[in-house]
Amino acid sequence: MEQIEEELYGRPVTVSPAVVKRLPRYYRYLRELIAQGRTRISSGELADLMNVTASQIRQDLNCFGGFGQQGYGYNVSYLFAKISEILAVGAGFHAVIIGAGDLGRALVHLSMFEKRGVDILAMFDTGEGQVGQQFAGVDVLPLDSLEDFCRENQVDIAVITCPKDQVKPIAARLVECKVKGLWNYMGVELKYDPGTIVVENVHLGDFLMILNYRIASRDSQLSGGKGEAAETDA
Amino acid sequence: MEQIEEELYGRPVTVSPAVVKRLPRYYRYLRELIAQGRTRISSGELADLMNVTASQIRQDLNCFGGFGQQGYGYNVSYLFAKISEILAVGAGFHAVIIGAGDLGRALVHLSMFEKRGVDILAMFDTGEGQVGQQFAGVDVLPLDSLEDFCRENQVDIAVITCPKDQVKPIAARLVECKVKGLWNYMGVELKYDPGTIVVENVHLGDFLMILNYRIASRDSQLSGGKGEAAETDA
DNA sequence: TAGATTGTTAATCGATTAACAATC
DNA sequence: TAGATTGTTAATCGATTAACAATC
Repeated sequence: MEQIEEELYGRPVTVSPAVVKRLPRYYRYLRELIAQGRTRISSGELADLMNVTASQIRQDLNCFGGFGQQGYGYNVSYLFAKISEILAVGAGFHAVIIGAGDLGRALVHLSMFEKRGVDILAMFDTGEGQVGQQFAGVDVLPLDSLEDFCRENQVDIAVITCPKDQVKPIAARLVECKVKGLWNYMGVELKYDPGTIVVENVHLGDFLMILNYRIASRDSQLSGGKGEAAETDA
Repeated sequence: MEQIEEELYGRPVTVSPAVVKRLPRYYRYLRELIAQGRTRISSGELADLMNVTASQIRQDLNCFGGFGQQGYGYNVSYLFAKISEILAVGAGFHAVIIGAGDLGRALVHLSMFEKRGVDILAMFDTGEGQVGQQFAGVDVLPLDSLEDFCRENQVDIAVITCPKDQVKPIAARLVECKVKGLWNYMGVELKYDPGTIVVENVHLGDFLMILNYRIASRDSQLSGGKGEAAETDA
């Protein structure tokens, strides 16, 4: 049943980036199905729901082993548990947010982190106005204390929302602190060897540009649309 | 020189999604090059800078026509102007933000919109506390007045940051208002026929999951990394 | 058992890279 | 002119889809 080419500590070594990018979407749809009380689903029905092919779903899932049963389909909770495990939802990662400005505060208030099993330990800022305050129950500490804090706490992820010109030096400090992953929002492209630290650069402005582009091309086509799917599941 | 298969009002009809997704990145790098005072660049040098192949750059740009010159390379400002035009930076689109909560406020404060030529006309909210306030110089109006406002103003883009359960009804209202594009942050997957309205769903939580996944696989591999590029340029 | 649906291999499609003739 | 570098075609690679035997 499990015909993975190579495996290391239960994880397949080679999963294509295209598949990895789709995993969170499976996670969301399965969570929703559970909320609706569904216990069983076939690749065909899930495919209809998600606007993809049944083939793709079966291929994707089989990168990680056989989660289904011939003639039956997939058990929704079991599959959800497996996907959650693959996405390390139960790993109990700890995060800090660098920057207690508008963006940092917005992120700390979103339920995103706790829903995905990531615990925000603290926010860091330099500003007089911010340090000492609390947002969504999280303390804002002085940036100076970052190294001490990382020595005393296991920090896995740092979310970077500080001003652009501080991104690179702070990233360097976080690497020193042996943080495992950076989630960078600040338009600068950080690059490190993935062996050292994993970096996820999110450029919100890029999405706006793509939306602009698509509106402009729709306007100019008006209306012989090619009927492309709306979802940009990046 | 311009050997585009099909063209409509100066815009190629078929540009692959893979290419479109890369355009904002070209935009960013070219802007940076201009800031540095560069006037000229070859596909080879730009490729080194951006960690892609020169072939890819030339292929991508040629989807829109020949912007370079043999033996010389590309004129940085000319290329930037062309990319900006393709991405409709000068189109003068007008946007509104639905929801004046943490996320809406964070977005209105980011320089993202004005940098890309998009003008935020107003924010909308239902809350007593928000309506009447101003953020980054933008007024918060009552959600009830949305239809009136859209009748009196050209609204091209609506950024959706309101609570999840209100996303679908509000989206339906925006479609009625003939808004051209929705930029939805709220974890619900909106889907409309692209002829009706263009939708860009951004699921911030998905990025966190992917980061989780990559940290977890790095941890389990420790350390025979496959040397994959860090950038996730969605 | 018969029907359903997976896991998996093979075929197709699209996107990336390499190569090179055109040309500045 | 010679050197450089594009535009563009052809080759390769990867990802998606189709098909079907295995099996619940």
